[in-house]
Amino acid sequence: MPKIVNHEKYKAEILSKCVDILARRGYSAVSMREIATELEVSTGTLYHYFSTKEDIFKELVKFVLSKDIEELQVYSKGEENQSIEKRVDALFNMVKARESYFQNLLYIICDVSRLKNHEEEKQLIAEAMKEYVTIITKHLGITNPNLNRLLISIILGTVGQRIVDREAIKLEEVTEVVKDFMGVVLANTFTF
Amino acid sequence: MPKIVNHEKYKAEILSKCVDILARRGYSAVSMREIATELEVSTGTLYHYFSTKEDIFKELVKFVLSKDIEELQVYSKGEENQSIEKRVDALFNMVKARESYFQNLLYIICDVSRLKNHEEEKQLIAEAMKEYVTIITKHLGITNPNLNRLLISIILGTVGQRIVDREAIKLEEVTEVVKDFMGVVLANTFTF
Amino acid sequence: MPKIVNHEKYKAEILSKCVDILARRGYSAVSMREIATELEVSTGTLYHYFSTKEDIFKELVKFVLSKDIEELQVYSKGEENQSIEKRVDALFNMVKARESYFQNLLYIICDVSRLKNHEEEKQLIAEAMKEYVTIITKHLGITNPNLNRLLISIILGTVGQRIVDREAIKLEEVTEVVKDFMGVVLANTFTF
Amino acid sequence: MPKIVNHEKYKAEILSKCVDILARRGYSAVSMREIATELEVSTGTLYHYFSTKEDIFKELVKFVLSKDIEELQVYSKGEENQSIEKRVDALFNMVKARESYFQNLLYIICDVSRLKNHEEEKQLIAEAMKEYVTIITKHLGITNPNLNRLLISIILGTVGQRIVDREAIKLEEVTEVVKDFMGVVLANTFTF
DNA sequence: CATGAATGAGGGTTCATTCAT
DNA sequence: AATGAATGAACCCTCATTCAT
Repeated sequence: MPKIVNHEKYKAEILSKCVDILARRGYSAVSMREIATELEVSTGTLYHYFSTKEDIFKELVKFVLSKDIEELQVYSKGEENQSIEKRVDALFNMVKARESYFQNLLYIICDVSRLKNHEEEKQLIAEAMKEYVTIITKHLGITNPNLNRLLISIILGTVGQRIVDREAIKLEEVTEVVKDFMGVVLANTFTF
Repeated sequence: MPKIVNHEKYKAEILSKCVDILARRGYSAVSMREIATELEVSTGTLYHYFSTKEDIFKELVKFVLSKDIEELQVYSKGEENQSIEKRVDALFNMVKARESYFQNLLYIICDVSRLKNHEEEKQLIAEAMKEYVTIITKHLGITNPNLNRLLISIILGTVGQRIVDREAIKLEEVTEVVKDFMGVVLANTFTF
Repeated sequence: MPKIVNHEKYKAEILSKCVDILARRGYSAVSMREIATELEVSTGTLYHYFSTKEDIFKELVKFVLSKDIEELQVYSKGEENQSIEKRVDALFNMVKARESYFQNLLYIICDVSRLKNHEEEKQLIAEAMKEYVTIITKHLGITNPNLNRLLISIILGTVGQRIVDREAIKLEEVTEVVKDFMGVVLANTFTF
Repeated sequence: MPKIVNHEKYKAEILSKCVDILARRGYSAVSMREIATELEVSTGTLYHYFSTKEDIFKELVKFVLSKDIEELQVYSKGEENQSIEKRVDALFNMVKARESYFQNLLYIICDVSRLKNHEEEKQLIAEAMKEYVTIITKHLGITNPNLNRLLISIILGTVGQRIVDREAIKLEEVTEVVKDFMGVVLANTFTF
């Protein structure tokens, strides 16, 4: 009998621990030794679970995206009967609580687009983005996809700006502007 | 001192050629050899003009930001008397024409935030962002900084999404939504 | 002690399965994992029967040499009354049928001579070579050791050439030349 | 201007120094660090001249084979009018003087046949063998290719045996047997 | 007895950087 | 100023081996 380890479970555990370090240090800049040290395992163990560094990253992309969307779906429950302002509030509260996830998403987008043979991962991210649109659509009750895409732009662009300067733009202020904007949207009949 | 002039000029020329390769490949992933090869010079020559790889990147950040803002300032001239729709159009036409610049900006933000001892560069980017706000303010004639920050979010977030999927979101559609929104903004008295 | 019998039996079974892979891939190039995979056991099992990789190889050398000589002795029986031509034929038929064994022998000679602390194995091979001489002596009825050594040279050199080019030299042609030569040897009184 | 180095010449110098170490230690067993240390250069320098370890080996095979044949051709001159005994003597004196070359040849045959994608090198060795036949043919004045192939078998098989046991078989004794044999060959009309 | 998870030294290779020319 | 040869630390990855189960 081997050492009793749930291979898949432990692999998932390693993967989840990799998210932060890979986002923070960057795919190219981080070394396997560095990851191993941070995870308090040997490089050999890392390679026991993942065949290459790229493999870690590719599995990590899948993992992050699926986990994100799961959690987003959870958050969007039980808000159906609220006013649009409340729902925008809830959306941006979620963004605020999960700001690092969205920043990691940006980091991952940059890393993926610089990886060779990354078409599969680009595809995954593209699909995840579509999921985000679906979730926001359901959550806000606004069906215009362009508008929901724009909301994702606002979220990504804002967390992106906040990477370099946390004081420059506040999620609360963005929330207020968006709420006002949504009020206008609902009060008028726009082309969108 | 003609030699120094040539030195500085040639250095700037090298720098400008570095922007694409560094953005495309990433600071950590690209090697000095690769840069030298792409520039058709020797590594020795590279080191004649820049003391380290990090030095190239840091000077490049300054160079890109200053050049961007220069060009942005040029673009914003002669639009003062146009309608808000026209001015939003002009803004997004500029974004469209310079999409790769804004994508590089995102890449640079990611690279900078992963560089050790990057406070100076973060600061530079933060200042550049403020410049962008100023330019947009002047260009659109809208003084609310939150709103202008939001526009930058929209621009960055949109080009970010377009990195992974050019079909997912179109700058033209974003332009339309923003124009509608700006029309409402000017027709009403919002808190912002 | 039936368990010990099984242990030794299984060990011998493993060893016999190792011959091909070790000869084919080479001692240094093959890994314990590779051997284990090919044998459809775990590395742990391999280490249960052999203490080190070198140990496998050393035992394998003994195993191959003893098995070879056993089989050679079997073959040389019942040929005593044949003509010299028939006996040379029989010898080379055996070589032909066991060509891969002789090629493995060459491989093993190369591997052994590159192993550190290989004196014991060199010694074993040297003794096996002497056994070959004895067997050939008995088989052909020619007692000149130099001549029999020469026959071994011919066999080894021929299978060696055939490693790189199976068409370059045929065992049948070698057999004919050797038969003619042996006819002359018996018809004359040479110094050897 | 760069450091003045004749790239090709220095590369050839490195290569020639590699022959012994690679033959002695074996392709798989020797490390680039070990080669570099023995050559008193850095690993970086090794990779400046050769793109991979395999590249060194492949170039080395070409180098050894071409150099061998060059030298063999030199040796075979000026022997045309000698008796067959004298010419066999000269042949085996050459073999004796260059025994390590022939042993290396055996090592290289083993290494090449264990390398993946080694068809080109096998081909080169096969061609070199044919050259050896041609040279021996010219040198001994015996045109039967089977006989000359057999001589190569004798040479290779003898130096092969001598790898494990220098006392087991002496080149002088082999020379005598071959001389007698050649006398027989010339005195009779054999089928070969 | 048998497994395969775990280790970290060492494999081939690339890197930023230095420096003789 | 410009080159590219040279360096050796550090890269990703594999290895023989150990050991808990």
